[in-house]
Amino acid sequence: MRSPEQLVERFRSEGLKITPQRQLLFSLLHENAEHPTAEALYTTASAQMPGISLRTVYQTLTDLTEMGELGQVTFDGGAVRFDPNLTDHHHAVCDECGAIADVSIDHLDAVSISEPNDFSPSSTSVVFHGTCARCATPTNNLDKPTNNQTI
Amino acid sequence: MRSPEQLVERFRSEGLKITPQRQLLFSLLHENAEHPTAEALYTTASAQMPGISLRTVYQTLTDLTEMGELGQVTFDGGAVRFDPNLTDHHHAVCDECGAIADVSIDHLDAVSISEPNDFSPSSTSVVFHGTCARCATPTNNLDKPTNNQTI
DNA sequence: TTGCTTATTCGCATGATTTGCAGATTAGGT
DNA sequence: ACCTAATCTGCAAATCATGCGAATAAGCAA
Repeated sequence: MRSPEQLVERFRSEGLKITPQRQLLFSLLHENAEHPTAEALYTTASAQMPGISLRTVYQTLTDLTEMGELGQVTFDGGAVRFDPNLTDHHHAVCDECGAIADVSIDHLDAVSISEPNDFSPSSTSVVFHGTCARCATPTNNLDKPTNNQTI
Repeated sequence: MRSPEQLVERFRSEGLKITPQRQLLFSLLHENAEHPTAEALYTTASAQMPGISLRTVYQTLTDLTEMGELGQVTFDGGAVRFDPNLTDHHHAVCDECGAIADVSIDHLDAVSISEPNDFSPSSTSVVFHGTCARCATPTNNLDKPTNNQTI
């Protein structure tokens, strides 16, 4: 996703309005690597802007997604999560705490479908499940976020 | 998933009852490669057993999943799909018709996470998006199943 | 076969997530 | 300051899934 400033430019140039709600969401999403759900963003946004509507959060997220500024991912049937990282990457889900990390992977091009041989893939996505560094470390598990995010 | 006969054995040995509803679902799921949703199974089951409850379908699917006889997969936030194929495999989703094919892949072991280097994956799942053979072939597109399955 | 016990089925209510709709509000230009 | 279209908001509703209690039926024993 572009920077809030660039998004303001884009919205303006497309005749869309720059509202406080949109600006807040731009900033909350910018370089956000937490893969938040709409609800999570709503909670965060509400802290800074009491009264903002969940509907508006959904609306803005949908708009940004349709503009190609935001990606959507879901894991194991949970709620949709939003991903401002538009670079080519994949995801690692921690089964302990539910955290989702962006990962880049090597040698994906080596992977091929052996069976059947008649499917033409246009994209490949990889999801790792396992344990994140924080949960794997026996120390500093005090402030560890518990499995709130539904994995 | 095991054969209906083997499932009957297992259920019996665990003190569970063999109901007509369960037997029907066993047979509908056996070697079913369509990755049906609960609703889809309910529709099929209803044709053969009018009056069967959607609740029972969900219940049985959940039971089989908890027994490890059935896998669950979801794609792009759609409904949960059930997969009786318990072998190591991955999935290819046709963006045209929504069909989901089981695929086996080569050289998955070559894939590694380059960044970050502190995540310990215990499992890896790959999803291909693209066009299935049927949709790629310009002929015989007459009886092609349209994109009913929400992809 | 009959009856008993307990698992199962069923229908409905409820929860979670997301979208549709319509009226109130506001951004941005005149 | 005013106008108008875009936006926001609250609520209803759609979809998917699960909880719950009453009715039903499977499996066993006599």
